[in-house]
Amino acid sequence: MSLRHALLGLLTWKPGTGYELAQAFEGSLINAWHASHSQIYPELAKLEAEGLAEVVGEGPRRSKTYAATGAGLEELRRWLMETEPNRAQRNETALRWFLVYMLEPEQRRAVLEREYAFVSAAAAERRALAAQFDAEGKTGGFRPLLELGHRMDAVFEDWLREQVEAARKT
Amino acid sequence: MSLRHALLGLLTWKPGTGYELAQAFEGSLINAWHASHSQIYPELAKLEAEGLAEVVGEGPRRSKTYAATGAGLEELRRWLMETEPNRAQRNETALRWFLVYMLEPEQRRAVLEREYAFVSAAAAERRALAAQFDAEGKTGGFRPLLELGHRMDAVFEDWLREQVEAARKT
DNA sequence: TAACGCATGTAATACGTTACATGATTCT
DNA sequence: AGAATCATGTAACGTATTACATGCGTTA
Repeated sequence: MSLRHALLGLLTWKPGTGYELAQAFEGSLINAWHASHSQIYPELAKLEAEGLAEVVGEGPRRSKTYAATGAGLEELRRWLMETEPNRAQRNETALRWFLVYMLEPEQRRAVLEREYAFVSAAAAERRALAAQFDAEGKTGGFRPLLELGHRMDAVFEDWLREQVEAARKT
Repeated sequence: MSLRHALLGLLTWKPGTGYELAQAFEGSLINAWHASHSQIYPELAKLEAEGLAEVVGEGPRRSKTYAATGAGLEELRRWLMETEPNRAQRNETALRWFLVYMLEPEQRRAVLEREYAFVSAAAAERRALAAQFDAEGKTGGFRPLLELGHRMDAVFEDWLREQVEAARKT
């Protein structure tokens, strides 16, 4: 059950509303975790009931801003340090890249080109985010993850370019 | 619903039993898709009922070997070419690498070292698989995916080594 | 004032995991 | 003969998606 730890992590970093947490899963965390609001709101209520999160402010439109409590941070750290990671993944993009070899070269080229377009757009977005990050002088914390992202983007772009080229030649 | 396309893909590549398909999800496909036998057997029955897969042999222990039919391959290709990929991921490893910045440097170093050990073991396994692949002279098809795997392994190993080093210095 | 985005919630359905259950074959 | 592994299946439970539902606040 990682949803609660994802939420606790985000709330430890910075308090936020359920709505904002849902946006984080659509944005910078899209490659790590995803959940929709219908899952998030009940889970926040549970976290509060268990004392792992608390409401630290109420805003317009009856919005509630949650933050992780001390117990919440403790639980997050316990999870990170003491539990065995579940390495099994369900990554539709990876699955498609695997299955693309079931296609004829011409079809394969078309699919790979679409993938290349997606990946290079994502890479550009990530570079923009990094630039904004640096401009704001946010040095610590998540900067290393952006660096990892850049390197993965480069690997994906190179590899897809090569595969498109190979499919063209066949 | 990607499970069925994962199964169709594997069965297009090579006919197999439910048991063998489950093993594929534990092995070479662990980074792409995962499903347990209790999900696989009913889905194979559905695929057969819909004419997308068929039983091509029966072995000992009342095992049934399935293969994709023409309609199954067609459906797989349609899915690859015409449907919009769902890019949302749920990757516990990535989530943990994100959340590790919520730890104190000393704890962080310990967690990152465990991750490094895991990744370098996975990289070694992948190299062994590639060597075996090459020895058997399997040139086409999935060889490019192994190459992508090698490059990602290298990125992960380098990055984790750097992060361990950084956590040590802090 | 109408449209849009913010913000929260519940219900029905689909998908996935864990536990239960059984039996055949192979290896020691 | 007993243990391990192969092989298949179902049931109960937990998690995730999609659809339904409501209302506030801002901006054109």
